[in-house]
Amino acid sequence: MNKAEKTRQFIIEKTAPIFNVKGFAGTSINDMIQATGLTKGSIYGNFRNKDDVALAAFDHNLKMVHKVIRHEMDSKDSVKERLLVYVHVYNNFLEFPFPDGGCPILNTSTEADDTHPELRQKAADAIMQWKNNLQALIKKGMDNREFHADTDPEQMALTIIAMIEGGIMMAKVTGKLNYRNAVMKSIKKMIDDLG
Amino acid sequence: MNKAEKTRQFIIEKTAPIFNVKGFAGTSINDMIQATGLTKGSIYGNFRNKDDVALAAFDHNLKMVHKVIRHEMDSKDSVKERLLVYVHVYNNFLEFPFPDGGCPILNTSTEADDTHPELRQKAADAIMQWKNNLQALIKKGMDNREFHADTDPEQMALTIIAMIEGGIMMAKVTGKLNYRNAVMKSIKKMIDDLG
DNA sequence: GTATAAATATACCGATTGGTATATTTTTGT
DNA sequence: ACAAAAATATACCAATCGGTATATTTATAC
Repeated sequence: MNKAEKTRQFIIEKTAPIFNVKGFAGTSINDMIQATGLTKGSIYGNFRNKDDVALAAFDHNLKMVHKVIRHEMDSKDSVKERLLVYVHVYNNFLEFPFPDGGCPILNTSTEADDTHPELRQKAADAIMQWKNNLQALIKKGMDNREFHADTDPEQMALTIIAMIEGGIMMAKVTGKLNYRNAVMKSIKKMIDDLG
Repeated sequence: MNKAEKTRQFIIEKTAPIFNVKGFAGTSINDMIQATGLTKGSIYGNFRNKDDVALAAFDHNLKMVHKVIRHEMDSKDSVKERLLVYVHVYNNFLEFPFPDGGCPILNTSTEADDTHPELRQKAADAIMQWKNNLQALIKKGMDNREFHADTDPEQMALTIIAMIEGGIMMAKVTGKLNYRNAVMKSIKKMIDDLG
């Protein structure tokens, strides 16, 4: 890894929280200069433009989320226990190394529009990948007789994701953590009822 | 209603969709000038600043949503049918006069941060009010024996809202309407299981 | 140690930003 | 119809915006 690659990674790590808190439109190059202590020349020497930084920042934030979930799931044997990782992690959100500003998928999904098609596509891909992973996991639970055979894995996966994202949103804006916990409780019930 | 009040209302109606699509930071005064065909002098003659317009625009967008839901609920007798209005409305989102850009609560909740405390508070209040209304409705269904007595009305209300908002978010960014429909199906099942 | 390439800093650019001051037009009340 | 107030348009402001050009420093290869 040469010097520029190190600087590029440094810029990504320092700006990713800003982008996640303030959004793309609300994050200026000057914000990035302040966050990194570098100059415009350095930033533009490593990235084509602001969009380029934002895309890399999103990837970084998403990787942080994935790392948390994967770490918690890796020690679990049953599919049910793996699904319940979401309940545990989001009930104790502050204890895990999540990105500042909350869920990057949620933040980017609602901000990105036709002016930033690549950023929007990244958020969409993230959701679809998440749905596919959850769906496969639930199907595995059904295949190995852990879950009832009358579950629609895709519907369940989509519903879990919607509940998680909706719960995060409500808790974030109202400051009432119990709102998210109430939704997590419903997710737990849904998972328990799978089998 | 005098001339300024009419102009003020006109500005709100024309800018509300822009704010809901582009967000606060992404909406410039120039956007508002173009949307209204008026000039800065006219806008600043009616509003203190950009925040003031955004607050009024949010109120307008929220009123649009409330109008749709209230209109559909008013013809319903049972609590269950009233709850199922959400399923019906959000399954046929495009047939109802919702604001451009989707759900104002969702959009504002994820964008508003410490730099716009009033806007954030409006979104938070909207969620809490929605939760309280749903909770009261569910409790009413329990009181009149329509629903089981073992339901937690607050948890159910929060869960329904989370699912709706999460479903809207996913459908919006991925363009896959069936994602939202799948979540609505889960809401329907949840409501059906209430009694 | 040195020359060159790579990396980063600084200066500059035109455009846009939100807001204010002043000018002009429209409305209102008599 | 007219004067005054209200409403809106136009001109102006300093600051910021994202990006580019040029200068300087640092890293790399020999």
